[in-house]
Amino acid sequence: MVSTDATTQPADPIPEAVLEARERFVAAWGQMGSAWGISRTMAEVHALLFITGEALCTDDFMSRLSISRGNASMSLRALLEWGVISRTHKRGDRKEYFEAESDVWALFRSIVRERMKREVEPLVAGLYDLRTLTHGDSGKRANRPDAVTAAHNERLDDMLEFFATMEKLSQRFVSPSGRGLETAAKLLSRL
Amino acid sequence: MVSTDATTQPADPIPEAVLEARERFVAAWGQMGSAWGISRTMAEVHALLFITGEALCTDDFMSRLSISRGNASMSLRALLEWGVISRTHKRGDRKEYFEAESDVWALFRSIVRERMKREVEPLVAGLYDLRTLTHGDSGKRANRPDAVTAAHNERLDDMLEFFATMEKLSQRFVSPSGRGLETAAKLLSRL
DNA sequence: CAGAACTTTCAGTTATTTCTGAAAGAAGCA
DNA sequence: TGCTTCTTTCAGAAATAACTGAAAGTTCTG
Repeated sequence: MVSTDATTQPADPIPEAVLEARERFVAAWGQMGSAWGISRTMAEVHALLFITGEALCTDDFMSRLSISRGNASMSLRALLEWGVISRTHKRGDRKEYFEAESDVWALFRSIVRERMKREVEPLVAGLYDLRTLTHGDSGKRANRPDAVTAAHNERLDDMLEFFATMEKLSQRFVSPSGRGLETAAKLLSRL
Repeated sequence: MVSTDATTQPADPIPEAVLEARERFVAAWGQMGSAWGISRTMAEVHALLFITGEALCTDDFMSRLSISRGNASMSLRALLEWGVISRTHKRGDRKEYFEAESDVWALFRSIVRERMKREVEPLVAGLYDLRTLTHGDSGKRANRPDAVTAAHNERLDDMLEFFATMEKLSQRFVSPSGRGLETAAKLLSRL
């Protein structure tokens, strides 16, 4: 390694236009992330790694995004847990480097899979519990089928059916071995 | 109207189990909302309206969710803008009442449509702008096609292609007249 | 094993988002 | 028009989420 600097020194000089474009990509992706419940910084870290296209180390993120070491570390860990980046090493360098998944469809699959697992599954489990509260025989006490309870149950069941379909879809197309999502999407969008 | 009370008094007494279930549904939906970048309260307002199944007025939300009038008003407006609830009136009552879209698939379509419009479209527009920064002839100055720029452009274009497909899909299935989403989803999930 | 290089953790701080409440604005009514 | 009822707005307060930086932890290396 030639560089004794803290941060990665690319061999080639990066054209000004590309640097500018990267910057703006990072900002745009960060904004998108925050609209979807992801911290802006975490999204920016991902964006930088994705658009740069090469492995970067913690110090790169710190200097390029002006964030603290702690923040960089936590954001990177979270991204690893989402499965959208991975660790690498450079020979003769003890630092850890990180690389982004470069296949956009694979990225999308990871995000969907993870969100289903973290947010939808627990919700569905909760709704099932709820169901037992009002489905049992307690709902028809005193021989009355109870219109209020019946209507409540129907709304709940509609919701559950919707999510059941979504979970099936996601397992079918987005799961670990989930091939075919891209194909299916393109077919469908073609009419 | 019999009731002189501030809040709506339902004709039928609501079974204890249903009240409990509603409460928990509201909490679960609120949590889900906040994971997806929607304020918890706004999601709770929607949840309450959806699961209750009848028209409610501002004071109902205030008392049932323990929120201020201002908060109720703003949350309701936001939900109207999302197109997932609508205004109603009760004869002889000057208050405004609100009703939730009760078809879960229509609800889902509204959410997707609105998110595409608010978040994805602006992002895509931004990415197109970015494209002009590095696609022009500036990228191949000095006769060199410039590997860095080319790789950058490829990543950007992959991203754009992905979003283009998504937008087509959403127009196809989720747009105003978007019928067929439910059917398509069920077909696909059935294998 | 001691020290250097690097990473993680977390208590405290800062930034952002969300909420409140009171005042201003409509809209119906007599 | 003036009164009443209801709705909206928004500056400031409160709650929540995100970030920092230094200390503790880990891993490699000689």
